[in-house]
Amino acid sequence: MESINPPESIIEALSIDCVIFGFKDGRLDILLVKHAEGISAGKWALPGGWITYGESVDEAAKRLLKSLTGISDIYLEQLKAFGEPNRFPTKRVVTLAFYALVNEESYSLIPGFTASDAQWFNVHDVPQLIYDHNQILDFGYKHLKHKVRHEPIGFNLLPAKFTLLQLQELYEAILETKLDKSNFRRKLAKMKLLINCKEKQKDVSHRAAALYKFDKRIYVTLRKSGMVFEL
Amino acid sequence: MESINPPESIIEALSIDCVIFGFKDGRLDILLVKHAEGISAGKWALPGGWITYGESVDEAAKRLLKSLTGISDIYLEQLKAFGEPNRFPTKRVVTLAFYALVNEESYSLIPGFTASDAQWFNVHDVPQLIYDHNQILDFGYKHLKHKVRHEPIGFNLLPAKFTLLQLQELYEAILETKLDKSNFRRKLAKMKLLINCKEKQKDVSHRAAALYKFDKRIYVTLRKSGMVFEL
DNA sequence: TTTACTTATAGTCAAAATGACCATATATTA
DNA sequence: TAATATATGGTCATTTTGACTATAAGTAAA
Repeated sequence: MESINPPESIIEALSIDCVIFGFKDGRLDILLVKHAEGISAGKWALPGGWITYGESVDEAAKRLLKSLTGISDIYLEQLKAFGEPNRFPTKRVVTLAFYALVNEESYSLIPGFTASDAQWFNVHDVPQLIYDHNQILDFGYKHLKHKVRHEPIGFNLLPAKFTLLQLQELYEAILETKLDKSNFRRKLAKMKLLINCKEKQKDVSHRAAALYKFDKRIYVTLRKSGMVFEL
Repeated sequence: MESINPPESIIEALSIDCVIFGFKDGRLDILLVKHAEGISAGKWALPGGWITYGESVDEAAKRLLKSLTGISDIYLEQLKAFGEPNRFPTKRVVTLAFYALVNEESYSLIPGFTASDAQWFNVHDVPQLIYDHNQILDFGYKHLKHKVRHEPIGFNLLPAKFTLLQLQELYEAILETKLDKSNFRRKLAKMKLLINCKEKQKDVSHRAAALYKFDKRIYVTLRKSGMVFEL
């Protein structure tokens, strides 16, 4: 979120905006905040803010995310800079877009002090946002769709322990497609990326599925020996 | 290249640096410029400069590339922002790294007025660069290695018409690996991405190979019908 | 003018991976 | 006990891959 009068200590004209994806009940969501002040008060926007003088770009993104939504310690990556001359109304502002993947259920949203609200929206049902934020969001979603097929980042959207069906539904939601259950399992099994937790799902009204976890260290090891993640 | 005293009209503290890859004689190269003025005079750097107030980030990258090296109309894409607080000596500067792919033989390098020299270097034999430019270069090379396998961008490094062996050597240079000639051809043939120009290579001291060209429109069409580039 | 050398291009074949299925198991709820 | 929902495992024809082999078409050297 970009307030109108940035404090003294920041690099003017350079902001950060975060496209934060969450996943719940088979739906891919996006986190938005409602501005509490300034000319865009009352409008929805991507969470964001200004980079201060003494912090790195990535540190700034982490700090802003934490202060605006209460979310910390998540998968966060730079997306790209958006810098059309007139994208911001009162002056020239270039924004660095980040994108983040979080397990929606692990966090209760805490709107920061310049935001009156923070809320998850279905990625296919997003309101009009301020400035070029809809464009940034679209770019982020396209990026996710592509990247999720070539790198094992999807796991960041799930709880630490998940079932194979949850994983499949995640991919189906992101890629907007249907996958064959049996073939999906076979492929994942062959990759040897998942650890069987030797635990069963609980409180479900059907046969309980085995829980798996993704260990990044395994992936790093497999990568070094030539493994390529493709789905 | 970042001169020390930026002109009035720019967004201070936001620069652009370009990682420009070229390909020639089976070698992957990188374009560097030698600074002519300022405290980094005489040192090699990535071509770059300042974003001015009225232009978009991508326009700025194009303009800088043209003015520093004479290169225009090429594959150019944003890489990421580098923004460690102390990466630049005299003040806080965040730089937007771009990366570009050009056919080395199509351009004669024209050093811009703040550069005393512009020169191609083998990507594995790069001198020490100013600031964090070596780090930016490494990031760019890793990015290229990954992206070239999942999107047909490699063609930008070749002339418009090329042989299958040239294409294979390009991939071998980027990925630092050997590929089986026959299997490589079979794979490319199956993708239907290449148009046979019905022409033969000239001035070679062996059997001349057929020339092919890559037509981006074909790729766009195939993509829409579900084709995925994987190599 | 024959032979060596270089690269082009085509083909073989077993192994592995894929896509479209089918079958059975294990749990809950009516 | 039956209906149901999901889990899990398996079949099989087809496609793709990886590792090779074979032949063709040129140039250059003997």
